Amino acid sequence: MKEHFGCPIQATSNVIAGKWKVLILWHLSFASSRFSELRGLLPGVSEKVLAAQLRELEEDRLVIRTITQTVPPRVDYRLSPAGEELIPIMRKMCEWAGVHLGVLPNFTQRSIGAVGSK
Amino acid sequence: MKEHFGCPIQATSNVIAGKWKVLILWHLSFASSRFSELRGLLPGVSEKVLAAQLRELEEDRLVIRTITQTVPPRVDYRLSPAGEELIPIMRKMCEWAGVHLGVLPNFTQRSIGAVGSK
DNA sequence: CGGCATCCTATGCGATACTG
DNA sequence: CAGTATCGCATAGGATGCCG
Repeated sequence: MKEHFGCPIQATSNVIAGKWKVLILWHLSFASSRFSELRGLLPGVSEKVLAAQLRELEEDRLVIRTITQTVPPRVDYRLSPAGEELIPIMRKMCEWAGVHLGVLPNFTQRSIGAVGSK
Repeated sequence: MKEHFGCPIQATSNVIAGKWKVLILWHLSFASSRFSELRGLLPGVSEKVLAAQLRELEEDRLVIRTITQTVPPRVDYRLSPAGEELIPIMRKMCEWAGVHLGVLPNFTQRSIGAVGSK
């Protein structure tokens, strides 16, 4: 868990500050995913880092981890209510970047590898 | 300037990700300030780091730096239009933190007393 | 399949000293 | 007053290998 400094804006900024976290949250806003699915959606992430980011998101109560004890094991990640309420804010950030940073919002681009949405 | 990864949400997240940046933006949303005023508003920041954060905010076009060549020199920082449009988003982040992280929003608290959390 | 353990590098940040 | 220059540490993140 990150330090919050007593400032709520920093607190929110910190929980999404990891390199892959907003992408993870964004993908999970369309559909819950397994570990390997997320890895496929995030080209370039290592397993160690992906696991770490997911652990921190879980600690911060943004995502919920569901383990199914089978062989092979199955682990599903999905947004918590808190995580879902973050999505509208991320959408605002997306729009702001489009206007002020020249980075175009791309809601259809489920990222580099598009997957069917629900 | 930070890397944007081609993702607009990350782009926005990155420009406010510095340790002191949201506090700087927050203070400047109330009044433009001189370098020494900001230093006084941010207890614990070193001059080097404050200067660096301000330089990055300037590069990202969130703040505008106005130099008055007098003796002693005077430098004023204020929000750009882009910076001002970020404030409503930061307010949303503030409210979200209050609900989901238990970090209370404090809009009147112009100098935010640091209370570490975890 | 979904992870840890280990090693490594890059860099953000802090402390201090100096300067135009 | 408003910065730079230098040093040093802590940590995030990447590469690789092993495991239940």
